Amino acid sequence: MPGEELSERQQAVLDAVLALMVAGEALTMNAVARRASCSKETLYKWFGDRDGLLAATVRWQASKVRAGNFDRQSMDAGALRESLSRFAANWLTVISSPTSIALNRLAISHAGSHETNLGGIVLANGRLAIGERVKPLLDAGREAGILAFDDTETAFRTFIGLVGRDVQVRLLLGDRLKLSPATIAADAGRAADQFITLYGTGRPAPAATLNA
Amino acid sequence: MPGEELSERQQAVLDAVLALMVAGEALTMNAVARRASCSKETLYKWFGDRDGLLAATVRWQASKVRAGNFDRQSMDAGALRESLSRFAANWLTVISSPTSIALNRLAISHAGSHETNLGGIVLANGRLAIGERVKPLLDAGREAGILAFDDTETAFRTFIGLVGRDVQVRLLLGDRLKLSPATIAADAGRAADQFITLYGTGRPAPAATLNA
DNA sequence: TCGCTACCGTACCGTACGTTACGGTTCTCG
DNA sequence: CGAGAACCGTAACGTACGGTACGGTAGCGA
Repeated sequence: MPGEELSERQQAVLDAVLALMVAGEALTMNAVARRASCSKETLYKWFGDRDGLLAATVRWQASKVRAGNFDRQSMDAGALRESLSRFAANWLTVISSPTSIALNRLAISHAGSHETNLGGIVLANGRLAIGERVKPLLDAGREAGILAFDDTETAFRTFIGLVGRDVQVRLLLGDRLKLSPATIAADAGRAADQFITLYGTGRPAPAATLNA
Repeated sequence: MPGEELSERQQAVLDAVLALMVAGEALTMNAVARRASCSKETLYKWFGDRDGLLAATVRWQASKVRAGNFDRQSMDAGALRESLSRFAANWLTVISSPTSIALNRLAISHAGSHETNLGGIVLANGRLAIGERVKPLLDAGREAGILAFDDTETAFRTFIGLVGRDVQVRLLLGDRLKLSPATIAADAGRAADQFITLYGTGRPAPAATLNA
């Protein structure tokens, strides 16, 4: 299963599954076949069974999200804040997207009961993947003397908390939370400032920015 | 439906549903009837249909969680930190409990599709309820000159983020996250210290405490 | 004791859906 | 052009499960 290449047609089928998920419609094999204009026999031939189809869909979406690492450019306080803010805004945009919400709902509803652990895939490609990209940034900040912390993981988790707060859970539970680009940008900047206040070695950001 | 009193027997039935949820077994009407030693006919008579049963279960669990408000005692910096830390530890204990995880998974899997909004009930009794208890504490701290912020809601959400980080989502996705009482106590204290560093008016907590 | 109510246990019904089977069409390759 | 593969559309099968019906029993008031 892993390492398999997906043909264009197969990718189109998985996109159809994603479309169904986002639309909130039931993920039956009939619905997928109809939406993708393919036969059920083909679905079973390509993906084995329903769980295989859903797992392939989750992996397919995960493979599409890969986005830019930070460029280890000049590491001063301003660049650090900018990079943190950009990561935060990017992550907030992702977790508030209908696709991410639908995918996480699916993975959570399968967690525990099913043996095909969609939750593990989502965790590996969401939470862990962003960690692997942010932690080098934090380490670079520490090496540059801008940040001070003992454990990178702990610092990263604090950052995640400041950025996301309870947004993801509320969205998953159906809370009508409006995250406009402006709101996201403001929250990202606030989180970056708060993080630097907690872990920075220089003077903290002005209070006016914090208490907005 | 709301305002109805539950008989002892009915409460026992709902506890049986909770037991099934926590055990990860399927929530079929047959399974509930068997576990609760009652007839399906009775289930339908009492709760209308399956959604009514699940909604009653969520409400029943929510009614059991109500826990102590803070006592507006002497409001100095130490007492504030202690109260914040206690709230944080309490909340972490709740969201990491098997019952809470199972309940949130159920509510999330129903969000969007079903019209019986379990997510709304969970939100109202979880996220919003703790907010209504913590915010007066924050306001008291501000009135006492210990804290400084413009918007209580924003400050509260920062606190929530510092306490929970991504713990809840990871647990919902099936991450094997071990939250021992010692870990919870440490995380609660760290979150309280960080919050006071961000929003306190006095000198920040020593760096050694922050970077643990 | 008679009737009534509430409830248990079980059998039953209808539907939804995962899965399989099959006929028909298009494409590829020799 | 002929054979086979790949695939579409649809029909069919089996089961799981929500919901209903019904017989049997215990308690209770008259």
